[in-house]
Order: sequence, then C-alpha cells, then structure tokens
Amino acid sequence: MSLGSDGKDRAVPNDYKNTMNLPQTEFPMRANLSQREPEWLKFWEDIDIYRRSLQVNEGGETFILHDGPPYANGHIHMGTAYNKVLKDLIVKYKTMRGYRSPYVPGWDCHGQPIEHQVEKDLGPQKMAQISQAELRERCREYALKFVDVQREEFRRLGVRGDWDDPYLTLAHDYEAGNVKIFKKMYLDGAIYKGAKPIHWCVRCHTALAEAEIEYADEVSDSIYVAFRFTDATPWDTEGPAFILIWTTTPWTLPANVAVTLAEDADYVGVRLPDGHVLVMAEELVEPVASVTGWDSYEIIGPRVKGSELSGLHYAHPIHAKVGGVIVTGEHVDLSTGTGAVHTAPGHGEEDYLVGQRFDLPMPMPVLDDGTFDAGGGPFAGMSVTDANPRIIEWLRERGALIAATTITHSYPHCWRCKKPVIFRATEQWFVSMERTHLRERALRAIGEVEWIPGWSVNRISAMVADRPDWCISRQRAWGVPIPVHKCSVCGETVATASTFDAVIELFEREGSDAWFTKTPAEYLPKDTVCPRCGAGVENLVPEDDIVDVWWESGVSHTSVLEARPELRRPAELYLEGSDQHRGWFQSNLLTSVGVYDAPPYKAVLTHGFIVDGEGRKMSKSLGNVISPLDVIAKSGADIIRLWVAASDYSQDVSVSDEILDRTSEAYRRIRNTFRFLLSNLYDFEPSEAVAWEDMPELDRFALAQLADLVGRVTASYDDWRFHQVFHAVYGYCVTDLSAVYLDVLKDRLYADAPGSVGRRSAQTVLAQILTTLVRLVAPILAFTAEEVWQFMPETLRGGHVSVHLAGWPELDVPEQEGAALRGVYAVVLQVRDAVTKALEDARAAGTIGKSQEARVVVAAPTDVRAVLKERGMATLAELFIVSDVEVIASDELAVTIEPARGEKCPRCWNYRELSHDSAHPDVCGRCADVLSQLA
RNA sequence: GGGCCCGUAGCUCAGCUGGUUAGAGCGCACGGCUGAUAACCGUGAGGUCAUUGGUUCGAAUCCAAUCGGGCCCA
Repeated sequence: MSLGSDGKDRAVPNDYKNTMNLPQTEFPMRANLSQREPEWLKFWEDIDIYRRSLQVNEGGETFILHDGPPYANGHIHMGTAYNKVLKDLIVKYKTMRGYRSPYVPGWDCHGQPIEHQVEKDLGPQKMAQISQAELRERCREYALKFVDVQREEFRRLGVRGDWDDPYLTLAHDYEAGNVKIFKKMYLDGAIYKGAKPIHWCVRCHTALAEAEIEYADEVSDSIYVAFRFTDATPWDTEGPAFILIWTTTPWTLPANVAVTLAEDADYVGVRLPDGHVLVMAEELVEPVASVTGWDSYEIIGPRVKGSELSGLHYAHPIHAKVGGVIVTGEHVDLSTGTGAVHTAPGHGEEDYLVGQRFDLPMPMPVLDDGTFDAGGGPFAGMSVTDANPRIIEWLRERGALIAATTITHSYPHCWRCKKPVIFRATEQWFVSMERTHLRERALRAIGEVEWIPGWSVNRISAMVADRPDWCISRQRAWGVPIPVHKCSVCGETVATASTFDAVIELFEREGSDAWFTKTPAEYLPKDTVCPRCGAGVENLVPEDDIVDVWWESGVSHTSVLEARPELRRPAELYLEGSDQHRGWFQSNLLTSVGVYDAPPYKAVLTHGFIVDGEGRKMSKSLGNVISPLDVIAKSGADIIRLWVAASDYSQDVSVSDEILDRTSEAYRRIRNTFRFLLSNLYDFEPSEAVAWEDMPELDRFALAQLADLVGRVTASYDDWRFHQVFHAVYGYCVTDLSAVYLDVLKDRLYADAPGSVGRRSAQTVLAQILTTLVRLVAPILAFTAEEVWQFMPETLRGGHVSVHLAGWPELDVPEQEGAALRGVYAVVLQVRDAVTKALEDARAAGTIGKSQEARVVVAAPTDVRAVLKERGMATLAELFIVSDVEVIASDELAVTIEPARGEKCPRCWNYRELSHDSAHPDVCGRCADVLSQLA
C-alpha cells in the first residue's frame, strides 16, 4: 500500500482502484461526426429505415408533412438546409409518437431560371439551331442533375424520406395534375384571357423575365406636355386650363388613357404669359419652371387636392375626338416630373394596376416588331424609336409641348441583344380573384387553418386580400403548356371537358413534351370542333404559352397529395420560409380552394430567414455566407441539426462561426452526458432493476425530475417550440444531471458493491434516464442518438433496431409522491447551493481541496431543519458530496465548513472512522464490507 | 414608399395578461479535482432590456416616433 500517511498524496495510485466499479465504455468521447455520420446513413439504408418508420405505425393515425419543392438548380444553402431539418425533426418526432408519417420530398423542375441557364450555357448560336423539343430535353437533364445533387445533400443532413421516389414537377403524372386543376377552374369560369404589360424585346420578338433584364444608362427624351381639360375646372376663370404631364417615353402617348395624380398632394394652376393655365403639383412648380425656363409665371389658386380633380376629362394628346380621365394613385412620385403622371395601362406595370383599379381601357397600338398599328394614329407603321422625335415635333406644332430636353437614366435592356426593351401589353391567361369569388373563398379558407406563428395569418390574409388577378401564363419553353387550343380559322379558344381530358391522358402517357411534338388531331377527340366557326380538329393549334411555375408547384395538393396512395389531402402541415406566403402557400391555397373549396393544409408553419451574426442577409458581396456543406465537413450534420433546434424560427435565424462553436460545445456536453450514462451501465441488466418503493429517495427524485423533463419536452414538441426542447434537454444535462445527480452518484456507483441495492438502484435510474433522453433528442440529434442507441446494452434496447423506431418514452412516476419530492428537494437543493458556496470559500482559504475533505455544519431555521433531518445525515452527506453533515438550530440559514473527522479511506476517499475489520483494517466500514463480498 | 415581423448580457434563449435589486446555460476570468480526463465540479465578473418621448404610483413588458435588420410588394 503506497498511500501517503498525510492523506495528501492523492495522486499515488493504489490497488483499491481495481476493486472499484469504474466507468467502462467504448462510446467515444470525440464524436468525429463528419466521418461517422455516413456510416449511420449506410446503416439506415441497409435496414430501409424509411419503410420501417411507416410500418412501425401502420394503422396508426396519420401525420402528413407535405414538402414544398425547392428549385432544382444549385447546391443547398443554409436556408434550404434549415427548412429540411426542421421538417425532418417534426417527421421523426411524429413517427416516434406513433403517427404514420410519410415524407415525400419534391423538386420544382420547370421554369425560367433553368431555361435561362441552359440557354446561356448553349450560347446564342447553338440556341438558334436547336428545336424547342431539344431545348426542353436539355432543361430536363439540367434539372435532374440538380435533383441528384440536392438529394444527396439533403440525405447527408440526416433527413429521412422517400428519396428513391420523390415527386418531380416534370413527371408525367404531375404534369397531368396541372391540367386537372386547370380544367376545373377554367370550366368554372375562374380562368380568363386578358392582357398585361410585360418586358418585350422588339429585336428578339420575345417576352423577357425580370432575370433576363439588364439595367444600363440610357439617354431618353424628357418632355412636358399639356393636355387640355374638357370639363370645367377650378381655374376656368383664370384662362384655358391644361393638365401638365412629364414623360420620358413620347411613343407611349398614343396609348394614353388617363392622368394619375397623387391623392393627397396639393395641385395649383400656373399662369404663363400667354394666359394658359397649367395644372401641376404645387411642390413641383419651381423645379419645372427651371427646366422649362419660364421667365415669369404666376401661381394661381385655388389649391386643391389631387382627389378633388379625380374624374375630370381632358382631350387626348394624339387622337382627335378621344378623351382621357383624371384618376389618383399611390405610385405618383413627387420628387420628379409634375405630379401628374401620363398613364398608358398597356405600357407599364403601375399604369396597368391603375387601369385595373379604375377599369380603364388598355389600347395596345404597338405590334410584336415594335411598330405602330392603326392605333398609332398619325404614326401608324413607324417603329416606336422612329416615332419618338416625330411625336415631339407633332406636339410642338400643336402648342402642346411645353418643354423638351433629354435625361440620362437607368433603363432595362435585353440580356441577349443588349437593346433597350419596351413595356408592352400582350395576351395572357389569368386566374380571376372575383369571377368565382376566389378571393372571398380563399380568405374564408385561411380562417380554417392554424397559422404558426400566429401573426402569419395577418400576412397571408393581407396578401390574398390585396393581390391582383393571378397571371398564370409565361412566354417560355420550359414548362407545362396552358392546356387549351386555338382555332386557326377564327381565333376562338377551344377548351372543353373532353379536350382537357384528352390532354390529361396525353400528359399522363407521354408527358407535356408531346404538346410540342404532336398535332392536336393526334390526341384530341376526332369530333372536336371550334364552337364559333365549326372548324374541325385539324384546324386547331395548341397554345404557345406555358403556366407559371407557381401554378405548377401550387397543384401539388392534387399531383402529390391526392395522387400518391400513402398521402392524402389536406396535409397536416406545410412548413416553409416566410417568403412562401406570397409563393407556395398561396398558390396551393388558391388552386385548392378553386377546385375543392377547401384549404390544402390544416396548419402552416413559417420560419424566418437565415441571417449572419449581425442580422444581415447572407450574400456573396458581404462575404458572410456559410455553407451547410462546409459545416457538415468540418463539424457534422448533427451540429447543423442542433443549431436548427436551438434557434427560434419565428424570427430570422442567425448563423455565424461563433454560434456554430457554441452549438458544438453544447453538443459535446450532451454527448458526454450520454457517455457517462453508458459507461456506468456496462454491468447492468434490467432484471436487476430496483423497484420504485425500494429506491433511495434521491433516486426517486431523479426519476421525478426526468418525468418533468419528458412532460416539458413533449409539450414543447407538440407546440412546435423546438428551441425549448433544446433548452430543456440541455439544461437538464448540465444542471440536473452533471452538476448534481451524476456527481452525487459517483460514490455509490464506484464504491458500493456491484450488485448492491444502492448501486443497482442508481443504475436503474441511469438506465431510465439514458433510454428516455436518447429518445427525446433523437429527432434532433438523429445521428448521435442512433450511435448512443447502438452502444446501449442490448437488453435496454427493447428489441428496437433503431432509436428512430423505438417510440416515445413514458415514465411511470407516482404523481403525488413525485410532487412531494419536488417540494422537498427544492428546499434541500437550496441548502446545497449554500453548502457549495461555503465549500468554495473553504477551498479558497486552503482548508480543503475536494469536498470530501469537509465536514459540513448547517445551521437552519425550524422548517428547513425539519426537512433536512427527515432526509437523514447520510443522504445529505451523499448529496453534498462531503464526509459528514450536522444540522443545528438557527434563525437563518448558515453553513460552516470544518475539516472532516476520521481518516481518509484509501478506497473511497471519504473521511471515516476506519474499519477494524481484521481482513481490511485500513479502509472504511462500507469499503471493508464490499471487499469482503468481493473476496 | 407600403404591408407583416424582429431588436433582453459576447452567444442561444426565459421573462404570462405592466409590480420587489432583469433570469438560465454556454463562453470568459479565477479556483478545485485527477476514479466522466482533449472530461468533470465550483466561484465570479458581464445587461441604462436598440434609441427617444409618452401613458402610469410603477414599463423590458402598453402607445408613438426614430435608428438598425428581415421577408413580401411597389
């Protein structure tokens, strides 16, 4: 025996160590997640975890989380990773709770960004040579490539789902679903053909999406034009009155139908020397005067609000015998111009919206090639660019031109030919918000849905209440066609139940590609005729336009939820970022209400956007982008999953190196807790479990705490508050377990006889904690929980091959007794805090090192003293991890620390009267007993 | 410019319907242990609750404005 006699030679090893039950485990302290996680992915694949997760709850209640399809281009980023992990966490939780919870991931495969990219990769020359069918084939390849890329990345995050059979919007069945929805809404009268201004390149003869526009400086005309009022005005006594407008596009004047004023701005008359009165916004008189170079002018009353002039008429600047009307709008800019905006609904987005609101006509005198038709009046046949100077001259001759200069401003150009583009109304298909009361019905449906967080119902409601009719047509190649035909003889639209059914069948069989390769006569019923002129099926031509991709993803309630046998509509939950209030949530809602008059979802959960540590959006230019792929490679997917769970998704979510470092630290802490639990169960069999009534009170209290945790965690999951799950679990590991219970238990676990009731009781509780805790965190730490599960003694696994199939923990703790223990231990733990503090003071003074070197005297008031005494001094000593405790009377709680009496037991390191056992004379009584048993 | 939302210690979060010196854990500093050891335990220092006004006996909590940030429109 080499123990120093002064008891301070603590580092010297002794043979008693071999007689102790020290922790043993193969579970590694260091996670090495980036390498080990792929092994668990393989394991899950081998056991076909997805099928099993459904089988295990076959016949149970169903919980369907319907996946919103990400766009199939590029790699995943923090936002998509966050979204998918949040979904996965819910699906895993619901599965463990006993719900049959199929998860079918999807991708949005059509659309302009893919087409644009393919076109760019191809280059203008090749592009000109290939057919539309060929272009579509390349787009398909592109989309499928990124489906594969993202699929692997999502799987790597630990997301469980039907990855072998996801839904793709380019699949035949999916495409057919678009037509089913279109059919119903079209036949109901919700879909109509109208016109809307879009960016148009006159050189390329094509419509352009916003992403195909490049802005560049351009020199434009800048003209001020007076329109003569034809109604009485407040200024008539002062002379002939005109409304003064400013425009940089003279060629749009032939399409003028209105002048828009700011509702609340003040308008006045300006009398020029020639006696004419020009009406404009008061605050713009001076700037205008400096441009026009007026030497003398006079502002004359009255001063009236824009709203008061609304409804007055004026003579059209170009066309004789035509009038225009004064209206008001919110877009009127009072920093430039005259405060009176020339409005041509066919030539501008804002003009169009004003036109909609006031039901204005939308003349469109400009043809595809950028020349005027007869609607251009004197300028018919000219191109708009040639017409510009002619129009200015024409106005000058008639005295309507007040000033003409030029300005340099940012102007949209075609990405392909670099020429300036024009805004031009073209024929489009719309879903009406009013014709079938879609708006009203959608708003009603919104009220039937649970919106999480609660405020998001305001957002979606406001958006639906304010939105214009939905323009669902696009002049592109990569998508699903608007499934109607046109009569080539008379131009009538041909679309009936039977033509739609034929198209549905065609798409199901061959996909929408067939639309571009077959003639209508090949797939429409032979007896199809134009309802207007009676032309036969051979005279029908298919519509060129395709549907908006939002429409496509919007029909997933039918193409996916209705179509797949394992799913159904409505889904229990949709879960996407807050941008989807405008996007997918809404397109799904509108088509679902349009067809079924019911929402497609029972609940919608919205999460914020991913921002950096300062709350700024991530962007390449700011250099603050963090890629989930890098985090996986460096730290592992479970770190991302833990970060997701720890953050509050109801607002924007920050991510930064520091945040991920903190997350990794929390991870290690949880991991080590599991390691400690595992390491003390190496020799435990459930058959040796100690019953509740035979347990020391401390163990029963620990179980009561665990039951509390299960309650809180379960409630947090059910309330969709995952960050509270994290905080509860983490706090439990740190505060309840590591700092108290596990620390306290060491003496019993290590020093008591292996099969003693005290040790077995502790192990019973540890096993319970382990098998419970591992389940609670499994939805979040999907990989680590599985690793823990596989390291658990087989007898504790209950025959479940994976933690994810093991169900949800339920604890059987007598309620009344549990409550009593909580009350008692609230007091005892407060005393413990005081003891710990006193021990620290003693340590600082050099009186003691480890707490077992101390004897504690607790002076306490009567009520506290009663509670303490009832526990017994031995329990208190165990709980305080000291060698001896004495409780004395006092008015206030006070703790004194004394050196422990007796001698240090070389085996358990407590200070005791050493045993006089002849076999083991130099250890304490407890250790002597243990040693005799072992012998 | 409009709609919705957010701003509590370095970090992640608590602070219910306004009511004692604003809490927790992590991180940090210091100390202990060396039988959870690239671990574990303890003590301590950190916040004019974005700012400014207002309502109130009393505001992190209610109202307004400002600043900063996010999403969606324009």
